[in-house]
Amino acid sequence: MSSSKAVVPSSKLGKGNYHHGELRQLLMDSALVHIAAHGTEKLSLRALAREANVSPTAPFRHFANKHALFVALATEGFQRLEERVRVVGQSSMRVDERLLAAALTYIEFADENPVVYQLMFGSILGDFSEFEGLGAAASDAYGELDKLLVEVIEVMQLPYDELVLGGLIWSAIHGFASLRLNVSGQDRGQTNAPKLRPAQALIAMSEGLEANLKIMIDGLLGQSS
Amino acid sequence: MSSSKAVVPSSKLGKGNYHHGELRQLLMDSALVHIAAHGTEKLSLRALAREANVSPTAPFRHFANKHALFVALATEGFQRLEERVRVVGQSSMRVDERLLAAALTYIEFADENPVVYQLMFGSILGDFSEFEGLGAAASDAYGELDKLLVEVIEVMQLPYDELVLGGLIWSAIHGFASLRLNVSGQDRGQTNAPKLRPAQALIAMSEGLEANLKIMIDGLLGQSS
DNA sequence: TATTTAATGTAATCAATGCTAACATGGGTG
DNA sequence: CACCCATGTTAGCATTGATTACATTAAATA
Repeated sequence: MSSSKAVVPSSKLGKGNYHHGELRQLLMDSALVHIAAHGTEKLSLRALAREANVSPTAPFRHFANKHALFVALATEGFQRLEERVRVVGQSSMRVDERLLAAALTYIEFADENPVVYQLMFGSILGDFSEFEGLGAAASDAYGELDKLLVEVIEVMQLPYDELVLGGLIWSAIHGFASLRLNVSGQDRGQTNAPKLRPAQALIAMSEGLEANLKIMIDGLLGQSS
Repeated sequence: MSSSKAVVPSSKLGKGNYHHGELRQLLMDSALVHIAAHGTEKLSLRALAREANVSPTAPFRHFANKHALFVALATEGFQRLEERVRVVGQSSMRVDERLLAAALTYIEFADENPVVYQLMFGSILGDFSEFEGLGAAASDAYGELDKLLVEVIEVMQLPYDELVLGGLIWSAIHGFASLRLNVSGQDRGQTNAPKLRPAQALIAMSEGLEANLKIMIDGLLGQSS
């Protein structure tokens, strides 16, 4: 600990370095950029290695295979989402307000991390149970949302089965987040193609997002306030 | 037209045939099976060719590249979905009943064609505008749903912006379909992992699907009937 | 019927990729 | 100081996506 550079390794990132020191995180960040630009299909570990000035097989020291990189990205995503929802859920607002805030957080997370969100909820990863950390992280994230749903439904004494209603609200929130990503993903590089009305709607809803989410959730909760 | 085999070419599918005759469709069907089993990432055109007893490069006569195969599958999916929703939309029921029926059709389509649905709404395809038929097919399918939404909202004279409400209902339907696929996809090969409550809920909702959809849509429409 | 033509499949070939195995390095720990 | 382990390197293999030039058949046309 003499000269205290601590986390960063002794040498800078110029060429000729043997040890990189932060390769894992750097690969993950780089991967997100590549996926956003060209999709998961065209992502190559070798390209990432090249970009990091590292040997073609170095990434395999950090990820057993290409799939494992996706899994790592999604796992981290679930952890971050869980954390954010948990904070909201533990705040001191009324329970219905907390649910609304959680939904908003959920949508914001998707908006801010489109690639990760698609990995988390797309079909690329396959069966979560094959990857220890992933399943756990996903369960934790869902669990935080579920806690709120249960609490809301209990407090409001709604006539429907709480499992059913919870599933429906979860569906609506996820669907909203997911469709918005889809739709806004279609925008890139497009000049003036005739837009669909529902697509316009979803994009337009970026303003007054919270109010619109409230309409949705209140509707499902039977509160036509 | 002597012996009238019509569509099918003169020879059967045994080995030694030069012309296959139905290769395109056969590749698409085969691709769905492969994707369902091992995901899009591991799908190889060469493997499909092998399975069809055809040269490794034959598939390229039907699909410009691997991506184009996915696009073709999704395009066909949008067309089939559009057709089914259109039929429902043109039936002689009340408009709210038609919307409910359309939603049910939508969910059923996703359940019956999970791989195609993920292609249609996942992030694998990228920007639709790069593929002529795909964008058009998607627009048509969305359009059918949108027609119903507009009609319902108009008839019911709801207080909210019809664009907003349409977007929300569309979100809910898509989210429901999408999450169910996710959740049920996690089941395969899993023995007795502790299931999440929301996941249980979504699976459980396969029974009484229509009733549950009604709860969802009526809620969003402000009819707490 | 004979000939031409477009569609469809084949053969040969290439660069890039995922991945493995054997080896190198060097910082931290006993 | 000697050792070890995480991390990186080098070499190499099989598979894949894709391109190009050629072959064959079905069907259109004359």
